[in-house]
Amino acid sequence: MTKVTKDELGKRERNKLDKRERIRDAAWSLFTRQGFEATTTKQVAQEAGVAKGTLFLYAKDKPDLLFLVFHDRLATAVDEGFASMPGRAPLIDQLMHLFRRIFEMYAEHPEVASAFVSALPGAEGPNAMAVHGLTLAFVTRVGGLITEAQQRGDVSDEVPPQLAGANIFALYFGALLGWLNGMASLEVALENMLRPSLELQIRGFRP
Amino acid sequence: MTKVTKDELGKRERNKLDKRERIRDAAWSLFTRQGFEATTTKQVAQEAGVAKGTLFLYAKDKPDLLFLVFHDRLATAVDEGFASMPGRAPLIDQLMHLFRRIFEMYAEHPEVASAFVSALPGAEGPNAMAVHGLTLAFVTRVGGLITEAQQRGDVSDEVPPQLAGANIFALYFGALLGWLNGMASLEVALENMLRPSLELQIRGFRP
DNA sequence: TTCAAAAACTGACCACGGTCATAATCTGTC
DNA sequence: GACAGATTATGACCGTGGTCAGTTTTTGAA
Repeated sequence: MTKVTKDELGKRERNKLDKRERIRDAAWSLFTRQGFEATTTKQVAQEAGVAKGTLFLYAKDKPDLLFLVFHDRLATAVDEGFASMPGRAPLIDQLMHLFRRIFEMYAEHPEVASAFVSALPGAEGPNAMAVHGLTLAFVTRVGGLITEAQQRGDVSDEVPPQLAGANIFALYFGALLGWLNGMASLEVALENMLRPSLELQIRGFRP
Repeated sequence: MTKVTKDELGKRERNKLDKRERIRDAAWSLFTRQGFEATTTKQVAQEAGVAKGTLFLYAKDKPDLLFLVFHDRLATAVDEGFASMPGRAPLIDQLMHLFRRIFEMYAEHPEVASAFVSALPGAEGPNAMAVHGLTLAFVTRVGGLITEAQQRGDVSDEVPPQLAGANIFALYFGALLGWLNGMASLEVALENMLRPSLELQIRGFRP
């Protein structure tokens, strides 16, 4: 069984991937230039060089285009955040490092980010599912940080790592919503909202 | 300066209140019968006995109708929850009592509730603002519970009550989203998701 | 190469949410 | 009661998101 690389695919699969990319890039370009609401699906189709109906073969609806464009950006931010994370720093510093990287990604285009985050609850469609998968993996990885902290002796063994990961995610998501809708500055959101919130949660992790 | 009761109002104000109620009731009736998506604004207008344009004098857009119908229901659930709350019970029991009352309210019509909660982030319009006000008041009252627990000696004085209230709200909101979209049972959502989450947060409140 | 079945694409079409110029109604004043 | 000004109500109208019957492209088998 040989590894399948991009140019070994059949014409069908290659065309699909190409179109997917073109749609993603067209959507991103228009959303950042005009905003999400002001962009019509017709425009996205035109800029991507496909018919309007084709758009909805690659995204269930207009919000699903947001998930298409943010999936890779989010995945990259998360991966970079974990990759550059200090291994032996206190848990709060690790978390803040991670979330700072993610917040910075959103801060590049706050209006589009706000539309994305607001559309997340209850979203359906293939790209929404992909983002949901990212989220689950993320919560699991945060849970892994808790486990590591337990091995270091920084966190009590009584704390269930996955539950702790889920709580931390809920607090992060709350801070994210508050930030993007209230439009505070990045630093204020991180240091005055998210950090105290996480610190109060982590108090309960102490052995 | 006499207290202004309903029938002392001018004809204008009375008509406005009447229409508002008719719109609220028509929307609620249709949403519960057909679901939010399946209900058209035209139907709501007809059932309320107003023109379609009039609808949008009382709600900024279709989601804002959800906020119109849920505002009173939510306020009632919250008030009842606080009113019937055991005064000297442990904090976790007080919170669970409160949230149980709220979850039960949502459980009466889970589909409509799901649309409501999903529409909350980033919502605009007069009714959305009213619900937002409810939320702020709610967080403050939860903060008050923390203060009371501190006076009882159950919670450390180092815990900022308002921050604690905000954290608890974020965890509640996360559990609510997970419940309404994952469609677990009410009991599972309350006992297996929300309670452990709150308990893990409250660990950090101990003196 | 040929062909038939499957998969992907298309754009005319439609129902809906939301707007706005106009009409109707209310209010306080004389 | 009569009026002017202010507020509220109306529904024809419009642009949009989303659909789907019909068309084109790809595939693998013969």
